[in-house]
Amino acid sequence: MSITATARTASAAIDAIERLGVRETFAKDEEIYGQAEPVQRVYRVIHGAVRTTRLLSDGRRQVGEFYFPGDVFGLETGPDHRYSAEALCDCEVLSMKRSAVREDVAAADLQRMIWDATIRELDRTQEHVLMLGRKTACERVASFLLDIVGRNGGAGDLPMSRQDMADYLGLTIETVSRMLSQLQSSAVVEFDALRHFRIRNPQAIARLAA
Amino acid sequence: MSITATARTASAAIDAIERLGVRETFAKDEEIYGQAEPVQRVYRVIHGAVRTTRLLSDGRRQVGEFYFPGDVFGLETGPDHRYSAEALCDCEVLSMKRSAVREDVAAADLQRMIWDATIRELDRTQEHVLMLGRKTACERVASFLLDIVGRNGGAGDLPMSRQDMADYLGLTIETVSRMLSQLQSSAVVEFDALRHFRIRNPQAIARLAA
DNA sequence: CGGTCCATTGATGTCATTCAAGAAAAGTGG
DNA sequence: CCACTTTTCTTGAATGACATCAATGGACCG
Repeated sequence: MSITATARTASAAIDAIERLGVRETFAKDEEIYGQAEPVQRVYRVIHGAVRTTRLLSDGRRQVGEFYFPGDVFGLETGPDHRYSAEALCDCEVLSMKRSAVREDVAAADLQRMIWDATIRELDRTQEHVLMLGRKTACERVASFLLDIVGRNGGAGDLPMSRQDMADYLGLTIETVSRMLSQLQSSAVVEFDALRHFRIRNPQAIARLAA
Repeated sequence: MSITATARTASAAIDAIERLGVRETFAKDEEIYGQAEPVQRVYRVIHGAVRTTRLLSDGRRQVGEFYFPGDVFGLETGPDHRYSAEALCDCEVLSMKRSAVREDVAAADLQRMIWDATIRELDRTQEHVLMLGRKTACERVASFLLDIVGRNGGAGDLPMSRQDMADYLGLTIETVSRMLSQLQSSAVVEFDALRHFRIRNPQAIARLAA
């Protein structure tokens, strides 16, 4: 499929989701949907950012994914959600009922969009598995920074806390902090604020991310 | 959707995949498809078992998933495979071209089957993330044994080597071996052969798997 | 029966965690 | 705008879980 055809399909689907969808705003840390709630809606980030998380009974937490403007989330598939979704900062999302997809004339485009988003989700989750299973702390942090920059058009903005990063990377906040300091002191990245960095040595960070 | 409707859809799709598909046999450790090869076919295990793996440049290996009779694999979505698939033991698989799906009269059933299998894959991969990110070695091994039993109708057969288990669980073979010994000595499971066990204390293993 | 491969077990090492303290940033109320 | 509190982040020291290194044991196969 050509790039233009993909773009056309995507924009048609976005038209449909905007026509059928509901805009909602969420305050920082507010729950968008909860673990074990039934799966009913599909969401798209308008602005702000979202995280999905899962808790073990003793409080250990795993962040499944972060979502930025344009990203679709809530695609899980069982009858119930396995992860909950929360606003990372004050944000706005568009959501529509899954059942509405079947009834709409643009259903084909929408279903195509949902399929594409699901595939993308699976790809990213498989990459996440590789990272958690076989990468060192330093490699995980480097991969993460590189991923953020790649998804954000080159900008190094971190809307999430160190705890969120740690729970995404399978590490503790102390280890994340140490690795960030280490990457900075070796001139791979540079932080000009707690949550804003830029890459100083693209080759080095690419090598670390493996 | 009711259980009977699901079963009917599934069997119609299985009919279609059997009509359109090609049976192939693979010897133990033979490659079914390779990392970075284009995604062209969908596969279903007839008998035997399959693993998907991904290699880092320095040889570290991550096993993505194990597939048993009835399971569908090769669902990755990008233009190219991110994981390779290999026969875990001598096995037989059925495969069909993705492009054939569009042309077949039973396409709706088939697409439904592919969708269901993709969702299942995503669920399992998210569970894998949680395990690798936040569970201890002992919990990982316990979760794995429980999963195997659950997928195999209660039988504790391990068609994979300790190395395969380790690369799935993000551990070393020594650690896997130690945890198995530990679970056995605490009477949680019992091995009567290297690759065959049974659960002696279901509550204990469920608690460990968290 | 002997070789090869795979799994287990022990001794030691290392990387990430935990515990603890302090510094920087963000929020709050005057 | 400035004290004050609270939260978040960083850094250091000690501990611990898993990895690595090394040797032995057991299964499979010709």
